Amino acid sequence: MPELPEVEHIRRTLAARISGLIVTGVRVNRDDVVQIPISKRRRSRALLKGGAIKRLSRHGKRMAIEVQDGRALEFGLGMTGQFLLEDVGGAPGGQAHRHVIWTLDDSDRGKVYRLVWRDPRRFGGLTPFETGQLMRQTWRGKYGPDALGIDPDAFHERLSATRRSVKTALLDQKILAGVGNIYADEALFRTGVHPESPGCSLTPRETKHLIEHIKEILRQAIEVGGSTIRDHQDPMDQPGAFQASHAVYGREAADCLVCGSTIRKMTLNGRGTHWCPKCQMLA
DNA sequence: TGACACCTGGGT
DNA sequence: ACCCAGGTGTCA
Repeated sequence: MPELPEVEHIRRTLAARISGLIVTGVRVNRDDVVQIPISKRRRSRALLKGGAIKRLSRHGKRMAIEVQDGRALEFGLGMTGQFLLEDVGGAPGGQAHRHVIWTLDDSDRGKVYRLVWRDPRRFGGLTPFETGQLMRQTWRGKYGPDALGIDPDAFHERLSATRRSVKTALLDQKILAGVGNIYADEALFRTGVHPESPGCSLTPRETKHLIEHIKEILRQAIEVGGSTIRDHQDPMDQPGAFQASHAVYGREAADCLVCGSTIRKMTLNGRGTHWCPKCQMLA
């Protein structure tokens, strides 16, 4: 499901509603979604029970919930991971694959919520950390700079160090964190760069344009709740709207909105890749 | 560095 | 009965 815009929208949506609430209960329906081995006795504590929700953070496509005493829970959403926020007493969602359910108390308003972690395909999962600091350290070690924060010079340096195709490089989270299959195709279209161009073939000027377009498109997508192709729904059950603005992703055989050529699709490194043969001739 | 595996579900 | 999917860890 989710690339940076979807994760960031989910983060914001949740943060606005659960910051300050107290985690009064945790129910685990499938323990293999917890990605490190942990005894049943310690599990509730590792899953934030008793904590007051202090902060929701994100790096690339990963997000985390941190509580007041420092404990943190880090999530990779995989392809189908999602959060749902429900009123206790409201209709409990009837769907399957509700792997973890937290009970959140809003004592000020006398309300109680359920926060649900769903993930039908289970490509995602959650990892407990003793402290948010340790988690951030891990993030820095495992992933490159966040796509919204990287500066153009650093981006050029990282991209020019690889002979792999520029699209493959964009999907490599060690080079840049947050871009996935949709936004890689869309950003390359806006920049006019062919997805198979070697990363090292782009000039500094081209990489500058590319990173500017990446940031622009990510921001635009965040504004409208991301792209919903099939699974993405935010914690309030709302789909995103950015799919309506896709120029190439999912538009194979349709006319290019800029030049009228037929949009093409191929497989690159196992990923569906969409591009305009006339607009994307750079490098 | 690419091929394959991990899963479930929807579309043809 | 296929093939495909917003991701990513492991293997030759």
